[in-house]
Amino acid sequence: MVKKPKKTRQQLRVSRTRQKLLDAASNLFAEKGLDLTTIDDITERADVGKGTFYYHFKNKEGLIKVLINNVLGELRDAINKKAEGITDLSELMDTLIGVHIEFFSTRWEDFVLYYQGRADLKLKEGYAVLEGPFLDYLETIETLLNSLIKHRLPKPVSHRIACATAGFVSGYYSFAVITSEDEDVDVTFRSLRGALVASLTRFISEALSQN
Amino acid sequence: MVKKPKKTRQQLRVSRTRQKLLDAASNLFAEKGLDLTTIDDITERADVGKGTFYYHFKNKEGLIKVLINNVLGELRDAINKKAEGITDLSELMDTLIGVHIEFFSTRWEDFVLYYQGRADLKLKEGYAVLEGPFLDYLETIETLLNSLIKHRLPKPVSHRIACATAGFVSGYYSFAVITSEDEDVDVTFRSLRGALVASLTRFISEALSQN
DNA sequence: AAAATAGTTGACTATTTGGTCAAATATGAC
DNA sequence: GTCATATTTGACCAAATAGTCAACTATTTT
Repeated sequence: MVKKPKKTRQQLRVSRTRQKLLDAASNLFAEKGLDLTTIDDITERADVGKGTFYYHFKNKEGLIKVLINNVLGELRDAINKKAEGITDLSELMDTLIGVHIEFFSTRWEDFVLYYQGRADLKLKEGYAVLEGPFLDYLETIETLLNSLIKHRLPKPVSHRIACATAGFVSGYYSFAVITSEDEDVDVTFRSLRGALVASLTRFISEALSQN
Repeated sequence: MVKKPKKTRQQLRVSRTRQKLLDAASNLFAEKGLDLTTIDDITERADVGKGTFYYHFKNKEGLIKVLINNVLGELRDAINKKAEGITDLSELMDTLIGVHIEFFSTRWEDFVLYYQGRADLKLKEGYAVLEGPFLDYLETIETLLNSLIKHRLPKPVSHRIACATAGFVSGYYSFAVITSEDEDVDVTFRSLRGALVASLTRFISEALSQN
């Protein structure tokens, strides 16, 4: 959590208003999705005038950009922090998966944003603003992988491994939640985690031997 | 492909019109997403009057229901066909994954629909009509699993395995496509497939031994 | 070919939505 | 306190949208 203590009263007020808008939007996105949430929805729930929204953000996409950057930024930080000093490939994969689970297990809205953001990436006319943060996030994983592999992996391969890691975690997590209680997901995940790690590690080894 | 040869001229005309609407919608959904596609968009691309849409479907959700039922129905059929007669667990997992890849590799629009539909399932106010078909689809996978396991798996466990299978496939597939060319995805997937199968098989074995 | 039926059309209405802006309010500087 | 500046407000506008419907066309029935 990054909390800069604002000095003046005005700065406090403005950052409170801004945060109210971000929180309201985040909740609404988890309820109705990015597209079906309107500016009016957001300002009404945040309990501010409509004009205020446009004082703080250019439009809905601008607000989404801020949210996605916050979430993926925090996720990147969490990954880097937990992965520091790891030298074993298996351990790294396990850590990566663990961080994702921990991170999202208490932040449902953020997971929805993450998942919906990814869904959007596949559209020809999606929110253009999402692509950058997601690529940065994938690059974080790539960098970690490369840092502990002697023979540098070809760029496309490390890219794919990063994709696979992120994709598997969210893929399973997302499907699981529609069929079981939230707390249950974590338990299930633990028993699958070892298998996942083995699978990804094997994939990387094969990729290495092929190059 | 289910093609019932319609008799009369009128029946031909009406099914052609209906198909034009379904195709137009399917393409638009892949371009702009379910939510941002309007009825006007659909009728314009299908080159039919607006009233025609409402003659064939109750509203957008009605059309989505038809599309999702078609896709998941075909996918279920493909799964059942390919999995027939398989008695080995590993082989079943490999087949399941293979069917998904084959199925979606030539049908980009359908994959977007599948993926977006899943994304929607996580919303509190999504398209209610999606849940049924997706649960049926998961149940198909569950049934196959149970049919070749001696000691019946507890319901929640087989549910999770079905989720994991579907989630992993789409999770990886979806993330991969934003970073590489379409054809490339299949190649990458092949090299990951063995690892995936091993991972899921191991997960099932562990689940069995725990119960 | 006349009548009945099935299917199609696009102008129309009511509503919703994104975005603007002049006025109002709160805050900080003096 | 007074003034300048920063923030907030909600009425307002133009555009977009879902859904309706009476008129129209194609097809089948008689």
